[in-house]
Amino acid sequence: MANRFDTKTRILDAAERLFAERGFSETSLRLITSKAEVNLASVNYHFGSKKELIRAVLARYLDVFMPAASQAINTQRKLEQQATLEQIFSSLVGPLLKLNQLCPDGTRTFLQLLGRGYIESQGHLRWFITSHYGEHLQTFVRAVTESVPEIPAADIFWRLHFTLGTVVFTMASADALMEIAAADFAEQNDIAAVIRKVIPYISAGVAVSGK
Amino acid sequence: MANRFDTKTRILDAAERLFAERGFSETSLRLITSKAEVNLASVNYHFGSKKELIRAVLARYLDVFMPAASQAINTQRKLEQQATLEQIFSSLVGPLLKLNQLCPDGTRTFLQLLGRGYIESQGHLRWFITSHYGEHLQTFVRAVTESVPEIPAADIFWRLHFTLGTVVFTMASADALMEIAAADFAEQNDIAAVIRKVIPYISAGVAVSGK
DNA sequence: GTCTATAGGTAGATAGAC
DNA sequence: GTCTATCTACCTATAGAC
Repeated sequence: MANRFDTKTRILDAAERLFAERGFSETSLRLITSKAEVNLASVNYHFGSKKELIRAVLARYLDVFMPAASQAINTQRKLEQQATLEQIFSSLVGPLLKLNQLCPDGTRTFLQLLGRGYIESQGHLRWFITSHYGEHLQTFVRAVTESVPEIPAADIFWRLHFTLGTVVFTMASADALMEIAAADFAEQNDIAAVIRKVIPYISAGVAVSGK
Repeated sequence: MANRFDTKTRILDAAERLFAERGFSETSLRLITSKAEVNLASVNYHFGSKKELIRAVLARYLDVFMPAASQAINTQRKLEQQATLEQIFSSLVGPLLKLNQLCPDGTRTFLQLLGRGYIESQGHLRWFITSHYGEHLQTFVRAVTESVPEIPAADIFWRLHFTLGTVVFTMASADALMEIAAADFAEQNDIAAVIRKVIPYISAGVAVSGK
């Protein structure tokens, strides 16, 4: 088990799990390296700093998800003359769930990391994401705009940010929420179930008429 | 009314601003006491520990907001036989905006603190909030449940947490969002305007039929 | 109540042997 | 590339003078 993967990968695997569970600032390099069973100094040798390790963890997912997501949206576009909002949001579910092949629990890990990334770290990660994956993000915004042409661009801007907040906060607290739902409502949910619950919510919110 | 130059109040004022901006774990007692221009040791003298300071910061807002919110909901209830979701959410706007009298930017600060409290600190603050203000929360949940009786309780649970995420994230990024809206769409918004935009969004999401 | 001084711990990062 | 050992910085918390 010890040398099953190279050190760099072992660090990434341990770090993403701990970052997703506990957040970035609550996860020390000592904790990461002890879980990964590698030496403390190897993080700085392979990644330079903790900040760059965080970016590397996110990039490993974004590099897979972002192209897959914009491709799924473009495929959707060719099938339907006018895709509904639910169809657009739903077309992201495939690329999201495919992340489970990258890593066990990959979907949940990725979304939690994304949430932490937007909330923690004074916007550094926000900038990293929009600057490195801006083209894919635009594909998405354009598809949404076309699907609800009656909504003014300014309202779409606001509502997509409301949506980002919904998803990001939900994913950051997903573990706690699933636990409460299990205790209070005897519901056994996984991350796919939570995604299925949130899609009607955000679709209705973005499409609602009137101020 | 507490003395503005009282050490305890100075600590609370500095702490809430920094906690809201940077998060709890990213804010050291040294930073708080230097901004408050008080001695480092005074935090432990007045509050015992950092953890209790965090609770005190939140409590100062919750003690004002929670009773005002549940009273507003009960007043609403007497006026309307069956309040709509938009009416229920709108009845919270008054109590929320009144927090600006407590402190400049009180509304935004409170909502940011609430978001941090739910995401950081491994559920300690979540427990604190639900155990100390559970009765007021129940008033709210009950009003929502009655206004959409066709929605199962478990779905209401999920959708109210989606809503919490929407509001909290939006408030956390409110400055950046209002700036972008001004530049890109020539819109001049304040916090009250953002709240008016978010109410239709969350109302539609909570009320949407179907899974 | 407020201060100085410091204890006692943990963080990220690095030098240098191997 | 990997290790040990260590540096520097910062953290929360407290003891004790005033």
